Amino acid sequence: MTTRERILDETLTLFAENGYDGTSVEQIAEKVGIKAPSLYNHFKGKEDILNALIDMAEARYEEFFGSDRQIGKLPESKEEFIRSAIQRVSFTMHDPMIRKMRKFLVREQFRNERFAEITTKHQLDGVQGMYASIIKGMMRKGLFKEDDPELLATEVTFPVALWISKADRQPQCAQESMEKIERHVRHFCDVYMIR
Amino acid sequence: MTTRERILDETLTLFAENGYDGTSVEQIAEKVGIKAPSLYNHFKGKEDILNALIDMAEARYEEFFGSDRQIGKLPESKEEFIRSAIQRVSFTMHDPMIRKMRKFLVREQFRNERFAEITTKHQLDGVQGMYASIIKGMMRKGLFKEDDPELLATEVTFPVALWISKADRQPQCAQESMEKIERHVRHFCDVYMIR
DNA sequence: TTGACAGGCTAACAAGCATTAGTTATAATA
DNA sequence: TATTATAACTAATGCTTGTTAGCCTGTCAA
Repeated sequence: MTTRERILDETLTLFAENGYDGTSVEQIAEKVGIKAPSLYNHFKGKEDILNALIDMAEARYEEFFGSDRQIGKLPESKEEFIRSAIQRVSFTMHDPMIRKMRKFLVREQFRNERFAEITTKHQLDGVQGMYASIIKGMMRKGLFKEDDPELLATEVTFPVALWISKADRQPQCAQESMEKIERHVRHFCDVYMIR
Repeated sequence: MTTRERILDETLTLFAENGYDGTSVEQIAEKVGIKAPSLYNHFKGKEDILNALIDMAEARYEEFFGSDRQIGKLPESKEEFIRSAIQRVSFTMHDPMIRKMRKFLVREQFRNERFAEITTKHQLDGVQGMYASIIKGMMRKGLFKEDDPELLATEVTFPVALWISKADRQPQCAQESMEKIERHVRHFCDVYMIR
């Protein structure tokens, strides 16, 4: 791991925890194990680090949800759909890197239009588009009732996103959120899947 | 409007726009039309203003969603339910005071446990509890199919909350969000209401 | 061996910050 | 009328911040 990468990593942690304005370059340097002025060998300034991070966030989005989405194979039953969904949620909710990214984006979403856009992609569009594909595929196989896949995708993913954001700010609710999410997904399947 | 109230008002605007750490006492004073040290005749310090604001947010929550909720009279048909819901959403989305409060809370939600709690109440629990009551009442009247009112309330309110948060950070999407919300609410009624 | 350069360091600075002390003027109260 | 309280002001302080200048050391190519 290069110094530049370590700077980005530690900065993400700090920005997620205290925000951009609540973090000093000195704090960043200390976490990396160097002195503040040495940062300027790798970045033009504090804002340059911020921009590198938002570039990272955008790249990460493209990687996960870009052109041909990483759907894997389509679930072939209700139980399989539920299992894969829950597993995805659990991963997203607990993975440290993704968590930091989420908190970072939520904190800085109002900074400018680019931040706003990428936050929306991460929080709404990404998973929504992914589940629209999945549901459309499963409709073709006769597993879902005929309906608008885009709409159904929002119905299932948006409440999940909101529970995750709650768990982000109140970690003691994480388990409770997971249970609510599971109930929600089951209910969704009961209503919209066949049989 | 007393000076104290004007300070709180202008500070909320600034905190919503630039966050606590991104706002200086001098900026606040200038907006109010006084010099920075004069603020200290009304508050002990910057953090004291912040705490007064979060007190306001809590009071506002109690007022709107406290003990006996302000439901008004129950809708007596599908169209009435939709109309009242849309009207409520439109108001919440565009009212300047409520908007500022929302942005302020979203920005500062990670500051400490109290902020986190109040943010959850504003964003999730408030409307969810309100709609749970409404739906329960309408179930009793035979307007909704038998189901768990709490669960249905989340199904209808959570996606709305997420679209509103999108409109907050990307105001150019406000109208599009409203349309999505209306479609969502109609779909919800089609699925869960009788007839 | 020499030269260049990458990447760390110390010292320093100018600007911005929240806050305090002390002063003054206005308005209410005795 | 005299007194007191309120709420504005100016001046100043001490701290933190992001950033720059200049120096030193190790590594590698010429």
